[in-house]
Amino acid sequence: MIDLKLLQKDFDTVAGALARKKVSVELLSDLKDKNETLKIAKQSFEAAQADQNAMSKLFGQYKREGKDTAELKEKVDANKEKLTSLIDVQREAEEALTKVVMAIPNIPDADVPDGDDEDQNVELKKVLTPREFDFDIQEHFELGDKNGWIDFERGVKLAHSRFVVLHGEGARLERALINFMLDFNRERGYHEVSVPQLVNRQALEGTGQLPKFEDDLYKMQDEELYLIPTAEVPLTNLFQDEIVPEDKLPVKMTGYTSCFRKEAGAAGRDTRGMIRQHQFHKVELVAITKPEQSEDVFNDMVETASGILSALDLPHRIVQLCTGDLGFSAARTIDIEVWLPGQGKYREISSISNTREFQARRAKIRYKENKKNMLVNTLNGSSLAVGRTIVAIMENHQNADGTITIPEVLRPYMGM
RNA sequence: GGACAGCUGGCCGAGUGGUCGAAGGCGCUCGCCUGGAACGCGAGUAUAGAGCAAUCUAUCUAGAGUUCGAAUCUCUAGCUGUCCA
Repeated sequence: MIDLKLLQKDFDTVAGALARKKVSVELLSDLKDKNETLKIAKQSFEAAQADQNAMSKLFGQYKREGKDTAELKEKVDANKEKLTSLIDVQREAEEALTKVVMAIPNIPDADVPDGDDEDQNVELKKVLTPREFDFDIQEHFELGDKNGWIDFERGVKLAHSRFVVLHGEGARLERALINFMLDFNRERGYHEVSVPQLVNRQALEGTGQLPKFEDDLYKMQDEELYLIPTAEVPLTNLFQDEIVPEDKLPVKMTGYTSCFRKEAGAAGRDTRGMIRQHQFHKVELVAITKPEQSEDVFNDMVETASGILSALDLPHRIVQLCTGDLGFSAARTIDIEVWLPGQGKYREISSISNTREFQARRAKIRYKENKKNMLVNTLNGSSLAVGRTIVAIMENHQNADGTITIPEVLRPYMGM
């Protein structure tokens, strides 16, 4: 959530910054009006409530003194009616404001490059050089088929399209990767956490998936519970509505979960293979920091994710997202894209974001500094998407005979 | 699954429907005492929001209700304990 006080105080700055995210000035000025309306509504309600409280107190005093309360009762009843209408006005103003403000994206950092879409993202650096193949390379789905690792048909049979089944060494590779990644992160100071994979509405609002992106979430039929689209949601919301002791910051966490996405806007994209699945596995990094710590932790998260790819001997590049490609909650995002020889392209395998105070304000995550409550910064990043890592390993480490060489670091995890 | 009991500030714990944001204790902070400490003594010590401020509003697990007025009464949910299946 953007800072309404700042909007009130310095409208032009906020409007200017959000123009880069294509948020119209009209919408923001409407929001400002709504905020003022709510403020006034609150003030009149609170004044009436104060009257009510005072009269009630007096009422008690009259009773004790044995005075007649009939006249006072009339006044108090009249005020009560006023009170109920005022609370309605306030509630309406509140709803109107919430509806608008919850759908406004975060303000990008000043140094985030302008751009309309991913084509204007900026490559920061490449790590490792893609290998030269002296044979005809295959895409992962061909290799998956040949090695009996990936079973697309039965994924469809069990659920529907964009679901797969892994077999044998393929399944073990998945498990090995999860363990390897968690250990890697833990050794770099990230506390391992295991969290629920169903969460309530409040959690999703806290991190910004709701109310705007309901269409991309799987929802339970009988309960107000959703399958998580990323572990960022439960991990970040662990601290929802809490004041984190200052000396605990930064909190650095890692966790493995399945992730579930309807991929509503992705019809027709990556239909072949297991690049884009409705259910996929991901090891996540989440950090809660003081504002002045978040830059360092952000960089550490990028290095951690990149370090995993290097350890797996997978060429990749680090890309800074432009304003147009930035997610709803992010102030800045760096994507890590892994080289897929089969596609001849770099493809996203990790996305690391600093949301600054955006999620903290929504989820009410604070810390105390000099007896004042301050909003934390929240950060999240994948380290990594497991399915895409399997794809990358298969394609990059394939051999002429169609077999796949398992990276050295994974072998102990595979019992090899 | 059923029955009962409970849920109060950082923690423990008291609380007859009005004078209760809440006694008392512990802890913590500051001061006195001391060569320094312990002990002792004194003062302070919840959170959020609005306001320049005085102050006001809300919060005793959560939500709804009764009432002029709810920590206290009613209902619903959650959690914790104990007992029974």
